Amino acid sequence: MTAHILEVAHRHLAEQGAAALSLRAIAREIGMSSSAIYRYFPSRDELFTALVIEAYDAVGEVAEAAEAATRRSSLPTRWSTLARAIRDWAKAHPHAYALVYGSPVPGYAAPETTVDPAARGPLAMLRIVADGVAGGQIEAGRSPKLTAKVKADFADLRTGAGVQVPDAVLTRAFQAWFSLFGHISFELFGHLHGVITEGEAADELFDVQMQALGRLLVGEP
Amino acid sequence: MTAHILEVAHRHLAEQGAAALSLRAIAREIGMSSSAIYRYFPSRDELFTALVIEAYDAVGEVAEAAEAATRRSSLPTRWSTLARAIRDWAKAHPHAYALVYGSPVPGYAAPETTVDPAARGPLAMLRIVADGVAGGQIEAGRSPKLTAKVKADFADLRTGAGVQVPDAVLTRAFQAWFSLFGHISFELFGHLHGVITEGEAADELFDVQMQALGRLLVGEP
DNA sequence: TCTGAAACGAGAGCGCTGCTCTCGAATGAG
DNA sequence: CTCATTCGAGAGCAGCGCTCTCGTTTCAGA
Repeated sequence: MTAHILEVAHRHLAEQGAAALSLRAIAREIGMSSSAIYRYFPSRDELFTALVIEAYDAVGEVAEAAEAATRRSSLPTRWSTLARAIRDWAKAHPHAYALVYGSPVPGYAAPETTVDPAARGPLAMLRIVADGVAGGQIEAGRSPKLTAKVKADFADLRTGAGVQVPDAVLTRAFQAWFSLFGHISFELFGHLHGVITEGEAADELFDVQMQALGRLLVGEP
Repeated sequence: MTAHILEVAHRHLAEQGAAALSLRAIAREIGMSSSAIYRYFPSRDELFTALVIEAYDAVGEVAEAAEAATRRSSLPTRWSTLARAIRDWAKAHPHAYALVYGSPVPGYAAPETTVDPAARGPLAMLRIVADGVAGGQIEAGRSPKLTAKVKADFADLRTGAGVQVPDAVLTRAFQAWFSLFGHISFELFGHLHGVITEGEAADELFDVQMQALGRLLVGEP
């Protein structure tokens, strides 16, 4: 039953977006009274949480698959493949993407159970970068002047993720990650409307940008 | 009266976010019946549009001020100042930022009247880049392999914005712009929670990233 | 100064929402 | 076979966007 509800909710999310998600509408479609659905989800927010985890897991799976499938490739290729995979997922599931990477629902605080699924994507990316460092494909390059606080956060991140990546490379990894999601968000949320033609032009611009970020990651000019 | 409604709506947006915006609540606070408010805004979406334009104008103004105040500075400094100004505005008005740069409200299509205010920020940024090109601070560097479609979009953008910027530089400008808003969105939407400590560490990481993007813009390694 | 149209506000009401409470029916372990 | 637990339905509350009607206010032109 819970699975059935989730399935209908998933479809409603895909079709109309998170804001239009209604427990009553889901109950109606299932053929159940609106009050009965509260046996399975104590509140609308609980349903949200389930869908948020589902979305994080979906994008995490896509990222992990891209990471695993490119183990023998060069780092820029691995990065571009990962980025392209995430973008493809986002374009295929825009409302799910907006649910997790768009504006947070006011009054809704994502519980602790979402952090592990949320970390899968970034971790896959960090593994690619760490492999590049270990394999000598990445040169540290100029190291930014970081203060103790940022260095401490970076150190925690390194131990938490279990990767060996120098500060300079980690900084560039953040850069690439931010740029990737900034790009996808701008595309999906319509900020490129009237500027970059959707379709081939948008695809090509994305690829060019990801290639540039790949060069940035390895430390090439 | 319209101004009064807008003022209350603005405060409600700032306090509770766009999703919680209620015409009835606004009417209640003003001391007016819920139906009377429809004399001034024919629908909730119209109110949204007004607030969207207000937000775009606010960030545009901040960007233009940063651009105008740094006319005699180096390009990396101008870029960092602009970026910092936009981030400061976003942190001061998170719900307004989320309204325009977060997930679009499903079923709501921003009308044509929003495109001019929306363009103010990007245009200020492009003017800075164009000044850098004209002043010789920016070297074109390696030119990416762009296809005809992207080149055409870039050409339209150049004429529309009235700036002379080569394709290679325009590509890097997109990169910087995406990274800037990706960074701000990740910060504001909580995706850096548990990774980068809020406050000084987050501020420093942002500055370091913007400096790197400044070097990217001018074409330095 | 009077008149009539336009502008304005209030109230009732429709259908929708999340959520709670109560009560009856099904279920299944002892 | 019994009885506690689980499940579902219905009514109801307060909120929402929005519409319709009707009385009041305002004010320009005759």
